[in-house]
Amino acid sequence: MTATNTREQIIVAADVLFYQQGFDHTSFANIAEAVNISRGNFYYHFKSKDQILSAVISLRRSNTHLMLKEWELSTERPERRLLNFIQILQVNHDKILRYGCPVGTLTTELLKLSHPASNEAKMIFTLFRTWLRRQFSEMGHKSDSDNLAMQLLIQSQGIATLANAFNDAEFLNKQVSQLQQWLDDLSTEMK
Amino acid sequence: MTATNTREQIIVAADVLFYQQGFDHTSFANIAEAVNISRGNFYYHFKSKDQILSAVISLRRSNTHLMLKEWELSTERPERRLLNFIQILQVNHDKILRYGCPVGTLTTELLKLSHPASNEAKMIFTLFRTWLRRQFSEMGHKSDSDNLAMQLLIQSQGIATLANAFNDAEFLNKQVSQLQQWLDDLSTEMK
DNA sequence: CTCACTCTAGGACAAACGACCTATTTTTTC
DNA sequence: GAAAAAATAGGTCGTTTGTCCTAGAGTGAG
Repeated sequence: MTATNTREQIIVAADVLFYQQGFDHTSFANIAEAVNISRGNFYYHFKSKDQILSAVISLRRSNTHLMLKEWELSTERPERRLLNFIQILQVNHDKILRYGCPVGTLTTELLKLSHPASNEAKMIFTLFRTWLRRQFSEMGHKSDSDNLAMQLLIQSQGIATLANAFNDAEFLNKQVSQLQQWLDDLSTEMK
Repeated sequence: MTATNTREQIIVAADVLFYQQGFDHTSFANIAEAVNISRGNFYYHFKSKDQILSAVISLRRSNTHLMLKEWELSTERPERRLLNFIQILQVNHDKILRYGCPVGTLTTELLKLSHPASNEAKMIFTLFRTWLRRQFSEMGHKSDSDNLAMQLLIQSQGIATLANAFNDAEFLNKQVSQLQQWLDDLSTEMK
């Protein structure tokens, strides 16, 4: 097991734990236990907890970037691409019910902690926002593209928060359907 | 300064700090400093941190209950009552930009902490849900009343989360207007 | 084999945490 | 005004936190 591997293992484990338990409530001991290394070994790879957070956010940003890129290449039709976004809620169904949206919950927590990294976390939202906006633009929307992008973000955030709070699987499924319908109506309007 | 007063001061201070910094990140020292009493004095009024949390949630629940009751008495027209709900986002404009929605952020945090009180916190959502549902029912909606109530909750949660993340006052105002418009359209449809 | 470098283990540290305890002051009650 | 009760202050305990340090195991090059 090489060093790079251990470092990546730490980041991945921290990523999961930050999502499940929150950043502040996750200790070095928690992550060390998950990766099965000694606590002291940490400070060879990361000098501080904030550095791990930075690495986790970087990982999420690049993963998001990659995902959006793949969606971009998957089809020529922007309506189909947007469908991928909505279906995140379905693909990550169980996780969202238990832990909410990873982007929203982390950003909210870091803002409450007045943590400097909140800006980095926010960038994941921006990543989605600009991508969504571009899809709507390609669909023929002009000045209201950004508004539509934000509408989609609002919906997904609200749905994730409430599905999490009420722990209601049926609600989540129903709302995803309604979102898809909304997108469908929007597509036919533009034709 | 009587005992009851101090106890209430503690709850109110904890209420604010839990909202601004989060429950887990707020320590006894923080609250004691805010109320200007000794740390030890705490354990005369509250035996544990969870008890303070319980008291804070109880306070929020009764405050919410009172607010909804007042709205109920303020006017005979349910559309006007619903407007009050939307305008929470405007009345608490600055707070929402800085700290998000107090109901959503606390519930989300407690769920991540696997804290038993998450169910109590969730009840505030339920309070709003049933109240909203009743208003829509009085407007003439039937089986879709609950769905409309949830739509409104979804919107307000999503808007609060994103306004907080992007710290965008203009966005918040714009979304409130759009929500009001949505409600307006809904009202005229029913006539 | 040896030296240098990478990686790991585990202990030590001060600070902060929730929790508890006791002594003292303040307030109430009769 | 004395006795009882309520309220407050401040210290202490064990634990956990993030951080740091040092010793040593593993590994590869010359």
